[in-house]
Amino acid sequence: MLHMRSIQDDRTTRAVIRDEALRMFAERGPESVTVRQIAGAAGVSAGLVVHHFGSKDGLRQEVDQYVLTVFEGMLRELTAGTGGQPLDPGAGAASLSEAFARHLPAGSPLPGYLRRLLLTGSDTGRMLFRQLFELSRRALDELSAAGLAAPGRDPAVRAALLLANDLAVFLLRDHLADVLGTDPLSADGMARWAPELLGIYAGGLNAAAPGEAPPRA
Amino acid sequence: MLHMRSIQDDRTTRAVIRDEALRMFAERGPESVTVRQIAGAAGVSAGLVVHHFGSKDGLRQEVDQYVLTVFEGMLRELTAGTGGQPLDPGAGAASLSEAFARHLPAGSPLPGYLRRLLLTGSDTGRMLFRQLFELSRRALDELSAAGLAAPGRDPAVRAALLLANDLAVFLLRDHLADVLGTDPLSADGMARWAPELLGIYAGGLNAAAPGEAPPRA
DNA sequence: CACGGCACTGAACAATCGTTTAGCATGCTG
DNA sequence: CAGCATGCTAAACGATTGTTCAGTGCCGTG
Repeated sequence: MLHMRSIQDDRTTRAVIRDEALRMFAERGPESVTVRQIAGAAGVSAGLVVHHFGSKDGLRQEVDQYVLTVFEGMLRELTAGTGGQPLDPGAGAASLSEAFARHLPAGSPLPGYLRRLLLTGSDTGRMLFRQLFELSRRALDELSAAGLAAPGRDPAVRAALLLANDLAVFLLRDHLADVLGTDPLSADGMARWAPELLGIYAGGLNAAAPGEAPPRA
Repeated sequence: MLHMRSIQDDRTTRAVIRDEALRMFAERGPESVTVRQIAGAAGVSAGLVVHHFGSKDGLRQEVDQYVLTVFEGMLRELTAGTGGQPLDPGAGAASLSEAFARHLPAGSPLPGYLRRLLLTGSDTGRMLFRQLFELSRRALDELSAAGLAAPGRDPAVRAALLLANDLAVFLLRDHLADVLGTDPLSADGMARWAPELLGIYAGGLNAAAPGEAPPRA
C-alpha cells in the first residue's frame, strides 16, 4: 500500500499477472481460464493471484479497468488529433480500426478483449459502447457542420450505423482475415478496406462506375 | 414424472433438453451453463442429459448442428425468394437482419446463439461466415450484373464489407437498442435503420447535398 | 405371462474449481 | 537488534463440475 504503481514502474509481478490474465481472457474468455493457468503463465503460484487481486473476479475487474484506461487514452489522442481540421467522411467511423492498427503492437490482446467486452452484455461494455456512440455523434456533427456529410433524416441512427460499420471490422476481424487473406487491422488490410469503404461513403455503391447512370436517392 | 412439460407439448424430452440448452447457451455461453442447470430447466435429471447426448460437449455440438440447420433453412428461403428479380441495393446485405425479423419469433434465442457462434472462433463459426461471405459475393455479382451496384476495385473486399455491415446490426443488437431506444431487429427498428443504410448505399453520406467534391477515394 | 429394451432417477465418482491457511524469506523501520 | 509488514509458496479446503453406475418403472413384443 506504500507505493502507487506508476506507469514507468509497470512490470511488477502484479502487472505481469494482470497482463497474462488480459491475454488469456481475450483469447479464451474469463470463464475458460483458471486462476492456476494465469498463475502458471505469470510464473507465480495460484495463491499469489488471489493475494494481489482478492479474487478471480477482482482480477477480471482490474483487467477491465486497465483495458478501458488504455483504450480511453487512445481515444483521447484520436479526438485531439482531429480537433481542428475537417475530417474525412467516415473518419469518425473508420478511424477506430485505424487507431488500433497505429497504436497497438501486432499481436496485442487489447482488440480481442474489447471485442469480448462489447459482446458479453456487461455494464462495462455498455458504458464503452455509449461512449463510442457519443463520439460517433460528435464526429458526424462535425462532418455535417463542415458540409462533408449530410446528417440524414435520423442523425442518431446514422451515427450508430457508422459506428456499427466500423466496429464490425474488428468484431469480425478473424473471419475477414480468413476470407480475404489479409488481416483488416494490418496496414495491408486497411489499404484494401479503406478505399472501398470511403468510396461507398463518398458516392454509394454505384460511385465507382462513373459512366453508369447514378441511382436515384 | 413427465408433468414438468405443458400439457400440449409434443416435443420429445430430448428436444426439450436441446431447446433449453440452446436458450441457455445463447444467453450465458456454454462454459457458464452447467449440465445440472440445463437438466433443471428441462425438468429432468442431469444423468438423462448425458444419456441422450453422450456428454455436455455432445449436446453443444447437437445444438450447433440444429441452429445451423434452422439458419440454413432461412437462408435457402431468402435466396430462393429473390432469385428471379433484381434486388434493392444492399439487399444482399440488409436482408439478413430482415430475414431474422421476419422468420423468428420475438424472443428467439437463435440470433444470440449465432452471434456467439461467429465470435468464439470455432470451426462451425468459420464455416458459417464463409457461407455468408459466398452469399454476399453472389448477391454483389447479381447487383453488379443488373447495373445496380459497381463491383468496386476489389469485389471480395466490397462483398465482405457489405456482409460485415449487415452482421454488425445483430452483433451489436443490444447496444444499438440501448442507444437508439429501438431494437434494430424489430419492425420499428428496421424502419429507422433501413432508409439510412439504403440512402448511404445509394448515394453516399452526402446524398442529400450533391455537387460537393468527394474526398479521396 | 415373461422378458428385453428404453427413458429415467438418485447417488456416487474423480477431477477441478476458487479460495483459505500456515509458513518462509526478505527488507524496512524504530 | 527486535518487530513486523510484504511478497510469495505449498498444501489443503469445501464446493461444484462432468460423468458413471446401479437400479426402477414402463411398454411393446415373442
